Amino acid sequence: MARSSLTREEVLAAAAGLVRQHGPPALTMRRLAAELGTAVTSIYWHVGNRESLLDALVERTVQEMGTLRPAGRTPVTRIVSVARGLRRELRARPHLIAMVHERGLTERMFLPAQQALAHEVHDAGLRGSRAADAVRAVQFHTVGFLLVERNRERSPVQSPAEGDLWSTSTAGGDPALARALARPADQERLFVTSVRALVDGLLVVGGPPGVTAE
Amino acid sequence: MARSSLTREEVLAAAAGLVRQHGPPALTMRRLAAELGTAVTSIYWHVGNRESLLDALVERTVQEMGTLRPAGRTPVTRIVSVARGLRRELRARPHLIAMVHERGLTERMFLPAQQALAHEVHDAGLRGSRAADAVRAVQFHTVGFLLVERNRERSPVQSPAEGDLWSTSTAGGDPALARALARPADQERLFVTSVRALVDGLLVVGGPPGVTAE
DNA sequence: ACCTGAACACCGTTCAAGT
DNA sequence: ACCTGAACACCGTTCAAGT
Repeated sequence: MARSSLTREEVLAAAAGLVRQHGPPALTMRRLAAELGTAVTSIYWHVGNRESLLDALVERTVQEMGTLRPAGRTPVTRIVSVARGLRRELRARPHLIAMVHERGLTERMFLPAQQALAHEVHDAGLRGSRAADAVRAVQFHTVGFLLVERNRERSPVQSPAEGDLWSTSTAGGDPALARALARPADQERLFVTSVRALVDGLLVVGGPPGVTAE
Repeated sequence: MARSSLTREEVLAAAAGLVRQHGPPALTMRRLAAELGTAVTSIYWHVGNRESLLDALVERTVQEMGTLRPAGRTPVTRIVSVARGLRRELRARPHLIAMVHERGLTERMFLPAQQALAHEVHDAGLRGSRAADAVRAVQFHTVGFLLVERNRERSPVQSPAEGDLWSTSTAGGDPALARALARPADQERLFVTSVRALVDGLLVVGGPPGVTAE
């Protein structure tokens, strides 16, 4: 079946569709060609190869992500809101984060949020390298949390499972702690709690004990 | 070349060697067979298939990792020392973390550290679900940090690079912050700083503002 | 400028056949 | 119980040839 004219846009759209519906592993050049009704080699003319096709796909999705607007009155709440916003955006694109991670583009993905964070951290009174540390700490925590979270969702059953381990109460004689660790975590609440604690720690006047401010 | 007797141990050892020397992508069934001087199909008899071969490999490497001993006087330093210890162990096995992540076994990998953390958090005075939150927050932060860090090391050049972006001083009018963000981060220092800030925030009496303790 | 089929060098896995 | 080669159904990519 001959096509009138295949465009790069069509290729990218079809590729995005495959990823959305069947996940990244479903995106093979041959399957994509079948989807488009063209020869496999036509795709190469338009997008180079699989590597750059994925690059383009990731870049496009990252640009789709809206700008992050801080909300709230205090510096802590505003910073936490940026982190939550980023988490929301990424969770809305479940395959993106793994693809971005595999392609080493987490920095790229985080840039919009980084700018917002830099502004907020400055408003909170941090300057210079301490401000940069704070920005990066929140960035690493957020992206890292998302990676672990995604991982956990993909394969929820572990061996030995957390539950098995903690039911035998090795939690320093705290049965409530053992029970809590045996239960699955409420990710959203844990995220907010941990980001808030992190930001609290970062914004302490004079810095955390033992760390010299610049 | 006929072999006297191929064992499961030999297969695992050769597989580990391939991963160590040439990275996980080099571990193909055919290459492994060539390395061992056997037919590809012999491997299947001993380890099932590629999936379970990787499982066994990960499990073995995780068990190799030593137990983590907390060091230091205060709860904060002891908790930070566990996180640092885990980071050190994992960085000594550069391919492990990616493999573990891909296989959804990050929980498994973190179990030894989790027990140590539970003990320390209890000693620091946290109880029940707040203690569980603290354990998990440190766990997520550490593993997440490592994932992002590995990712960054694998592909250090980003587009647009952090440097390019921040050289144009959009950092809320803080040139020192802009410069600091343009420079590459000192990962070890950033890790210690962020973990310490996080633990500080988690251990605050009464919990962080706005969060109700159980 | 754009599309094509054939071909190359890989994969993981199955299966019937050997000893 | 253990090993083998042949075969199947996939990959990404290149290349000469078409229009």
